[in-house]
Amino acid sequence: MASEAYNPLGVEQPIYKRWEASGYFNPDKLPGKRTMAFSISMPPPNVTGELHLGHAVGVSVQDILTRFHRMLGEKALWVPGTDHAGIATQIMVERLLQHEGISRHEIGRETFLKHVWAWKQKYGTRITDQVRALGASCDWSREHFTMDPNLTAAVQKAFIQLFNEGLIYRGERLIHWCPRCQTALSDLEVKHVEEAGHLYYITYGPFTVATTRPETKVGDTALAVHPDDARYKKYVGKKLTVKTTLGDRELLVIADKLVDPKFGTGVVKVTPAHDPADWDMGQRHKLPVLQIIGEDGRMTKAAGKYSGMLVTEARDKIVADLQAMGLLQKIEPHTSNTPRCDRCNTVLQPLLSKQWFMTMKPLAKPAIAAVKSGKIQIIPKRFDKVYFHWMNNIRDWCISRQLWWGHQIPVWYCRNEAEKGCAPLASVTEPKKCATCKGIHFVQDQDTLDTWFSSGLWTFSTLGWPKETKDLKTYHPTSVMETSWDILFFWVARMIMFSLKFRKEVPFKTVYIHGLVLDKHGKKMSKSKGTGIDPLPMAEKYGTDAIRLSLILGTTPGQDFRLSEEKIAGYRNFINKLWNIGNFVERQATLQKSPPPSQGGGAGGSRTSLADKWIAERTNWLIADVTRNLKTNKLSEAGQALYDFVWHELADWYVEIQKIQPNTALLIETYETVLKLLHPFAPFVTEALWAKRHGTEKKSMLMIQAWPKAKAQKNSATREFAKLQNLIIAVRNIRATHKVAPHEKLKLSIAGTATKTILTLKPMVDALARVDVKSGKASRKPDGHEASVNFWLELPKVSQQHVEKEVASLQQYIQALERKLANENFTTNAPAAVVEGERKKLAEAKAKLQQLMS
RNA sequence: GGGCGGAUAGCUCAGCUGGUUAGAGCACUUCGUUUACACCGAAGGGGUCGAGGGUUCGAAUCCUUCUCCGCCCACCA
Repeated sequence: MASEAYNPLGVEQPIYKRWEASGYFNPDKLPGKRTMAFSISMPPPNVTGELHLGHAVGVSVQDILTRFHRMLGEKALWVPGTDHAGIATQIMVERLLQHEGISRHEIGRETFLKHVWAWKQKYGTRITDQVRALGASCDWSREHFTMDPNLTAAVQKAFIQLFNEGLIYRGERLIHWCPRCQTALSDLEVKHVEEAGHLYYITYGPFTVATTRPETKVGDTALAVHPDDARYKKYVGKKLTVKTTLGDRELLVIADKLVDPKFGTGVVKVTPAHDPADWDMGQRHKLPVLQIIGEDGRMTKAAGKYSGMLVTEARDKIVADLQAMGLLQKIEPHTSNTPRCDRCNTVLQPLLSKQWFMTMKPLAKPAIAAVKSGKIQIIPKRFDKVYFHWMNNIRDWCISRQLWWGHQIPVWYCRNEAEKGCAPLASVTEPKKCATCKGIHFVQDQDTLDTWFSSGLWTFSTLGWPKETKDLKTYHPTSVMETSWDILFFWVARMIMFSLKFRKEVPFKTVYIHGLVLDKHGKKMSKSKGTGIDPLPMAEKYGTDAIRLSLILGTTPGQDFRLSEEKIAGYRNFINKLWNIGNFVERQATLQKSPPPSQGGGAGGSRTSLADKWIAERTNWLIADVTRNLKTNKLSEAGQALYDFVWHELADWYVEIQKIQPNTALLIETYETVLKLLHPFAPFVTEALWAKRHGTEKKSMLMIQAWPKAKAQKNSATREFAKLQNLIIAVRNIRATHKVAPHEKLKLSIAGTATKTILTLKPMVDALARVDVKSGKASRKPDGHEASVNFWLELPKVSQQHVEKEVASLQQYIQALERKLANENFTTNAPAAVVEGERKKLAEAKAKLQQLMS
């Protein structure tokens, strides 16, 4: 009777419910005495939409590790949560409202935030449901959201401390400004995109200046040359009057090493308000700053007749004006890096703005040391270099955002600030009295913090900080941080700095970096581009276990990989294989309980054969291998070993042997060990199969079973058994090439040192190779030699006839080819490649014939 | 401009600190329904491990140069 294939639908959800109801996701409720703690902080997914396969990789890795350590008998804690994701979420909600023709400015901050909270409610749940569907065994009783009251308290505490220590300061600087998002951004939120543009050569008094942004010309306050440039030395320090499209203007000529004499003409126009490099020069030479582009991306009043125009419009107009005035010499094509908003892709404007910054160098120093000393280990190691490079060149972090969605900056300004220059105060609530003017009226800073500020506290804020909770003591530093390399700086680096600052300890001991899941074309999956794949439909089709295996097996940490549906289907097949082994085992178990007469007394035969010793050795080896690899975070190799064992040893050999020489007790033992070892990888199917053996009682669930232990052993049976396997394979090979009917039993004679071993398993060899094996040499030379044994097969007459037939047809084929090649017409006129091909065919045919004749 | 990664069977990729005939899955060829499984079984074909040079008894693995892809960082107007 045929068994049904494994159908994950309807199996997975009830199992997840059982796990969750058991309370075992919470380490406090795990049975047994547990001393060692193992903890993972889940990188909180943004509440901006849906989970994609990239998240699924992370969840799979973390779940494998958590389940493994739980079964090892540790207090395994995996803390889940979601991230408010400031700017990303605000954009989504703005777009949503835009469809209804509403702008956030119309409805005001309070109402807008209500909309965002509603969004968060909807998508936050959706995402946690998706995490559940992936089988994540995280402790939902400890779930957090970055804007929960206690996490907000942590943010405020951290900010105020840094503020009071002088590490957070307010400054007017050139920052990246997104005209669409209407906010400042940090350096990391800028993507430099190489774009084709033009290089404009403009007459500037006695000079010619090359620029890519002629529109900033009206904001120029100086001209710069290299100090050693002989061509221009005489002008340095002089004020020149130059003709511009806004009339004559006086510009100072400065000398600065930043100028590359080889680029363009070696003269640079300096626009301190709208170019980072020019800003630095402006600071060095105390140049006036003329802001000619506003926060809305349009030209300001200072831009005279261009005021109100978009930057691109102003560029065209100024170029036209320059041309009309005869000041434009030439335009060359030129590619340069355009800064664009990481979130909305709008072209950014470098802008002078008053923002809050965090001093990073003092925080970076211990963070560098932590990785250098090995207190934090990054997997793969090569990311150390990237980390160090960024940390060593770290710049101050612009942490204020002109957004509504996020943690409002806990800074208060005295009403008299403008008149009396009162210093701002950092406080959760409105301060009682101004330190400078003793005034009592304050207004809170309207800006919010960069979303990564709160994420930076994540490992300890979710465990209760700033309170010294028991969780914090037990589970911090966490064991592993699992993430992808694209947020190494955004997040991982900042967590390390914050944890060392506020906790004086590292936030995690290991950073496990997974690769990005790429689409079919090898491109990064992206939610905003719509190339993200929703794992759920895939999981419904193939099962969550198959998805998880396809994301882990055959991948390497830090290495991006493509995912195809075929790969998922392949692992679905594997899961089904396991399912069917389960069917077989259950059947054998039933037979053992009530052995049918035909089976004699041997149905559950307990005699230990070489095959039994072999599978026991292999299982023991597997336990050791999987355990070692999981402990060293080599998930792919652990999983691969399991895959190979289950399919190619347990199923292909041991299960087949059971049909001849059963040892049901050992079969069950092996099978159950496999279920345990495979459980972290494929939790659903293994739990379902386990339930068939042990019921659905909470206490007997697979997820809390003890991890198998390996014993020290010699692999003697494995080596002996290999001889037998090789013999069987060799015989099958000969049968196949001689086209012996599958059912036809052949006589097999063997001789050699392994003969004895093989004969002890005579019934097995007979059945698996379809032969009648006996010891004894034949007079002719052996048909083959395999691992210390010569063997002779007596091929039946039919197959001899078959060979004769084949020989005859081959001979005809060879004759035909030879005739063709003897034909001069063919060899001279046909393409050389074709002739060559025919020659090759002939050689092959001859070789085959020779093989058959011998 | 600096740095990183990839290049292994037709395709997608494993291959740990150098060690016997370089692996897997899919695809392909032939055969097959016997006490689980056709989401299956058996047997097989297919690779000068990107190219050159070097170290070594021995290199896919270590060193070096080069080529082609991909990525990250960076104030070249």
